[in-house]
Amino acid sequence: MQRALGAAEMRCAQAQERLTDPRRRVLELLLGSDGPLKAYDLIAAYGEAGEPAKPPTVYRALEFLERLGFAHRIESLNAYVPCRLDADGHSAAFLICECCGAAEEFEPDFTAQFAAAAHAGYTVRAVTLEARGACAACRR
Amino acid sequence: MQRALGAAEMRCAQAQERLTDPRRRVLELLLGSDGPLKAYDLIAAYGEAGEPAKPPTVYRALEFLERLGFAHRIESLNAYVPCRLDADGHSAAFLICECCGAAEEFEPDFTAQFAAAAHAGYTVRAVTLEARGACAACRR
DNA sequence: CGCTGAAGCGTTACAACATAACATGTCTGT
DNA sequence: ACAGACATGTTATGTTGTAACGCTTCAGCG
Repeated sequence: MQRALGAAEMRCAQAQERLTDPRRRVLELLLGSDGPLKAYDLIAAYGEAGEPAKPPTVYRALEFLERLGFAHRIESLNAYVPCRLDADGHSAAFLICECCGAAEEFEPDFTAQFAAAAHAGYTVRAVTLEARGACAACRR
Repeated sequence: MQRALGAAEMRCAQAQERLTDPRRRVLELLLGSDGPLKAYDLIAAYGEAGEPAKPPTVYRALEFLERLGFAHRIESLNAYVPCRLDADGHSAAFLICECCGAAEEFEPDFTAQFAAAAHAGYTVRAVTLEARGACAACRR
């Protein structure tokens, strides 16, 4: 996790962006969780001594983290996870377990989708994919 | 649109489900729109004479329509569209224009994703994909 | 150094989205 | 006609997300 924070710091410097306190704090909370976190979970957990953050504080940090690719929003859960992949693109794909709530990021292959998009005349900027099902542990 | 409503009626009968008034009305509104509709758009437009519906009326109808595959929710827009495809699966894929708000459904090819899921031990029940970009008209 | 403009933050208030819970109605089979 | 299941109406409330404003901080520059 220190490593992940350090890497984020680096990438910010490269991008001429700043990993300010609230941004760093929210990323820290995401990295420290073992599952997707809701915005209001982050708001509640924000203060070191238990005081919650104000919503815009967290939403602004999340917007930044998504923009830089440090976090992803999982639309079908209204929740957020830290990016676990190295690749620097703007696409995200998740396997979501409907039983235990785990969400695992994986490297998608959107070749077929890009072809379909091109055929329809669309230019794609970003793709998100959310597959719902059961993880190995829950399937047993 | 009459045809689509008729087809829905048929498929309900086959599935031993009922296309009741609120369900039919919401489907009608979705079919009559030229773009994704928000839940509260539906609520506002529900009454023939302008009176809005109560939220649960519309949300329950939407839940039914999604369950039968007559409509899809577009997570990244918090909006709903009627299903425009014949296929009867539970997967949905959209090309969403960030400029004009159009959302076009297409037939996805999830072979690669299913392979990735299997590799991770996941059993996939349903997949949704939302590609954001610019449509042909807006790209010009 | 001190100014300036841009980006970021804190705060208040509110808007948008969604559901719980319970009472009432309406179909279906017997 | 009755029971049970499913659907709806209604009230209230919970959850998620943003607008708008003023203040602070930081980097660039004369």
